[in-house]
Amino acid sequence: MYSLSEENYLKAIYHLQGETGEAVSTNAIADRMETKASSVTDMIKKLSEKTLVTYVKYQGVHLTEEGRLAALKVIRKHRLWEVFLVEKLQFTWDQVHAIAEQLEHIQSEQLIDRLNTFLGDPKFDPHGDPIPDKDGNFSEHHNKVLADLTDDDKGVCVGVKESDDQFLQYLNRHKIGIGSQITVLDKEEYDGSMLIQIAGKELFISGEIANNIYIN
Amino acid sequence: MYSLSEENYLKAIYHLQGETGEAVSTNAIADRMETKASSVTDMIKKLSEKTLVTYVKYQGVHLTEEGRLAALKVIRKHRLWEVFLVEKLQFTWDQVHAIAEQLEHIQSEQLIDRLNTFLGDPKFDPHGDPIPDKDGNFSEHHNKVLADLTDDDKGVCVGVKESDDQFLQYLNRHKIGIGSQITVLDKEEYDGSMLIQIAGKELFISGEIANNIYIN
DNA sequence: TAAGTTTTTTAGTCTTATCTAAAAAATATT
DNA sequence: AATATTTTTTAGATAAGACTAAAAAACTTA
Repeated sequence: MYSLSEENYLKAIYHLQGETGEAVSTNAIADRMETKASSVTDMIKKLSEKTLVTYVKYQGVHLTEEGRLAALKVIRKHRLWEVFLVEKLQFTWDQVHAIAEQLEHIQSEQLIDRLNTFLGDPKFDPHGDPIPDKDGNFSEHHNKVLADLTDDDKGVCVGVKESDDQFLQYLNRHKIGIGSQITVLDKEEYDGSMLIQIAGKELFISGEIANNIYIN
Repeated sequence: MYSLSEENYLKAIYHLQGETGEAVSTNAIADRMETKASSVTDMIKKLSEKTLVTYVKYQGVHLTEEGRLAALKVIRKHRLWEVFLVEKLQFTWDQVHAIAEQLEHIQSEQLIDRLNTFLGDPKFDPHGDPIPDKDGNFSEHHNKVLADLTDDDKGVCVGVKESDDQFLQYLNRHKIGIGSQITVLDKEEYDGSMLIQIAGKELFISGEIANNIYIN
């Protein structure tokens, strides 16, 4: 199949290109992967020869359908392993990313099929991100965030928009996780900050945080 | 830690050096790893600089204690993952080796600790090979084989000496697995071949096969 | 022990994926 | 529009790990 490095580039490009499929710049890829632009150019040429991306010099890259599906396979593996780590091995949601970054490169269709079955064919990972199925289709992503609620509204946390460790650890400390019931007590319309009720306690959060928590 | 390639060399040397810790030749390593002797020489020098092996030109290598422990860590991971694949994902014992070869290189102490707990701290892998603990200690290996039994003796299969796919698939076809009750009906002393009772049926096996099945 | 064979090492090359430094193209600024 | 700045690409180098071919050392065997 594809090399570890190729898979990582495909994944990065997938995440950067967004819903709309805009062109992804060399520098954007270099930043995300913590590598140099010249390395990115090299790899892009390689991916382009393998018809995983379309590439016009100085104009960035787009994933081809083949490339998109390859990226989704890696993402599927990553998210299934995250479910495994949290549900079966009792890791917390801020601990699983680094390990899943390794596990996502294990090559075996059968392994992933069986892991999927073992986990009960889950639709979302521990951060609430949707898990693509074998063919690269996935349930629609959540779109309502805590910031959309107003005074006295209630919601259940179903995921997070950003999932860097700092943020997840903050949520852990305040007992916010998937399934948590949240009530908005007092929202400050000026900056979106709000006082909420969570796990029996009151907590004041910034608008930025409220915007990163998906709610249903 | 160590690179994937280094880990594979350490594992190969460990398996080749046997109980006694004899010197392992360059060619033996090359054969086992399906690579060229010149590549082995290169890697040996590298491992030697890292004090994982002792090496004298033209005289083969020995693992140092540090190297032995590093090899055992990889073997521990390999065997724990094999247990996972068989017990949790319903793979058969001939299917797990190739996948475990990949999984054994995942780096995370915590992952292995938790996997070990999740699996109930198993002492043997699906082929009956002992699983080293965190510190590299393991239960004594089985030593009685089916070939040691004689007419009317009974035993339970607890492992296999060789575990190549062909052999394991042969055992699968004849419903021989760990825990199988075996009775020797008629042993031919000349070549060690024997007629046995297994899974309610009679089966004739060669002395070579009888010598590869561990019994308790 | 001298010749022949096998094993092991050396020397040099290749591939993958990086990097730095410099050149080229695109974009922004006055 | 000309100049300055940023982005991207090219050119050349490096490191890991493998390879081939040839040299060197170690062993067989007569």
